[in-house]
Amino acid sequence: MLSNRQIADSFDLLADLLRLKDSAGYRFEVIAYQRVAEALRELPRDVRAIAAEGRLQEIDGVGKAIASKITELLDGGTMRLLEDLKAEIPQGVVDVLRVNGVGPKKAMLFYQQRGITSIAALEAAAREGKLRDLPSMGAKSEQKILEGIEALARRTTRARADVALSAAERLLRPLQTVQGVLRAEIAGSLRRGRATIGDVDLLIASHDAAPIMEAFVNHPDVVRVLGHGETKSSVELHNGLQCDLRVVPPDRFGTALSYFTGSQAHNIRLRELALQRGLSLNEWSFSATDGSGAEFLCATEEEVYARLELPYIPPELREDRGEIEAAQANALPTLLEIGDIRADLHMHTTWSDGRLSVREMAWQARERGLQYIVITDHSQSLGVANGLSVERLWAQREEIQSVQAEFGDALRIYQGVEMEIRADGSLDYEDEVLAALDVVIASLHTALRQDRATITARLLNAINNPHVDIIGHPRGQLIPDREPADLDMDAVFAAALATDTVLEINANPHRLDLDSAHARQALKLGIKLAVNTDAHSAADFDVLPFGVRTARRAWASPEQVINTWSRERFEAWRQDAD
DNA sequence: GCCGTTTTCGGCCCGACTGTTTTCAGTCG
Repeated sequence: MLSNRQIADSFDLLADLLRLKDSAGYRFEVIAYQRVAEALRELPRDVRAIAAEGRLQEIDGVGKAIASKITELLDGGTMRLLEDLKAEIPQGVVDVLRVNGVGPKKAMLFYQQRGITSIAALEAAAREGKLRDLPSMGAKSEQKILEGIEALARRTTRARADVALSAAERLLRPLQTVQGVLRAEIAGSLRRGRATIGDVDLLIASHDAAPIMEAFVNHPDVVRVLGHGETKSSVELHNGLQCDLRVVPPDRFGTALSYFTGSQAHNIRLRELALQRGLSLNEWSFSATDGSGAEFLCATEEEVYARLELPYIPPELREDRGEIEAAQANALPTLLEIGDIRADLHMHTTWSDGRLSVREMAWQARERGLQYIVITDHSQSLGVANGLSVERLWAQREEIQSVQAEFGDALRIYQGVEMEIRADGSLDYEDEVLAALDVVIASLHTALRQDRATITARLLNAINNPHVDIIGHPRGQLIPDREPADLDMDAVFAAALATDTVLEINANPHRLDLDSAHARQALKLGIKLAVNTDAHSAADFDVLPFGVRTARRAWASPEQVINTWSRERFEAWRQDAD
């Protein structure tokens, strides 16, 4: 059975093959296929289920033709058009497109003139100087191709958000001290709060770009300069990350930041709105399309949106997933903010695999302004993490009570547990033990590769237990190494809604689970979320912003996230749940 | 291919940088 991702891959391949066949002739089809591939990857529901309901065309960018291609794929595992194109153009030619600087024109040129059908063959040809005599090629282009192939080995998949963030901060720090720098911001998908980052985008306001560009391309983290222009430079870092910098005058910073933050789909929508108003929008300004030469500069993003008669749209929403329409209707959500978070409901101590004692964790929480916390060490069957036997659980309770006495009203400390959902689907403590705890988080840590029916039933069993309050990191993904478990999320959501079970957004950048797309779907259905750090150390408390950004991408308002609630409200909810 | 406060046909965002070119095509974001 094909997954959403596999179907998305098929459409991307289809787009690439059409690009190779005739890059100009099929350009709109290519865009349509790429759009739908992206939509499918972000889809919070199984495309199989949507197809079964006959609602494929409700997916953004899916019309009659693409719906029938999806059906073809689901029914037969293949698609006629794709098979025909694969017979026409060798797969290896598509691989060649992955080399930076090689597009469809060059890939086909190399294929037709030199018979190149793999990256290895391309490398050999470039080394032997067999490409330089081709039209519009030269020795320099050959060299660039070799560098591009070399970079391919360094380039991994997309970077985790925390990795990209620290790279961005390291790059920005010395640039901020260059004479004439007025503002320096991180833009791109990092600013939009995505869980993984393709490349790091930086934007600086200054009247004098040259010295900033110079400092940028000479930064010690840079291993290769990909481009070095007057207003834009691109570099590759030692860890394979690509980073782009643009420098603009301060009075144009708003249009530039908007453009550079994206997403591309959001930008296109903004530009279309501008055209409807007789304006052309680019990173420099709005300009009148009536030939009058009138130009409007924006120093801030608020001015950009205002000219389009829209309220400010927060970066996390800028994906063309309904935010433009919501803005037009003045119906943007009031998004969760970091300051709304009053509690952390998931953390570990030295009782299991945490680094700090209950007392030390409590201090850390208080220092960060939290009003209440739940200590949730691992349960007995998770031996590798020193999970708690029932006996130790009660011993821990005494310690929590004594620490609670020290803190008084300054911080309320609840005793919870992160309970294993065992491989056979059973829970790790008897019901009477669970009933005695303040909060029960149930999580999957083992046997994550079970088939869909088995692992879904396992999770449903936990959700349906009346003592289980929260499901921790529901899908079990690890970024970038481990795919989510094969869960029937429709069924998980239905059960969570029916039992008032909260789903976690685990804020650790290795997890960010639920992801924003599923979290949004959960919220739409009326399910509540908790944004937790799962802290195992003092430093782990600092992952909270990643979780908050993920929640914002899910359009979460503070009301929908239970750890924004007052202690009284939280306690009332907890007692209802028992 | 999709899609609709201009529309069911005829549009579909916009610019920077590079290399190989004497004015631009290809690639990228």
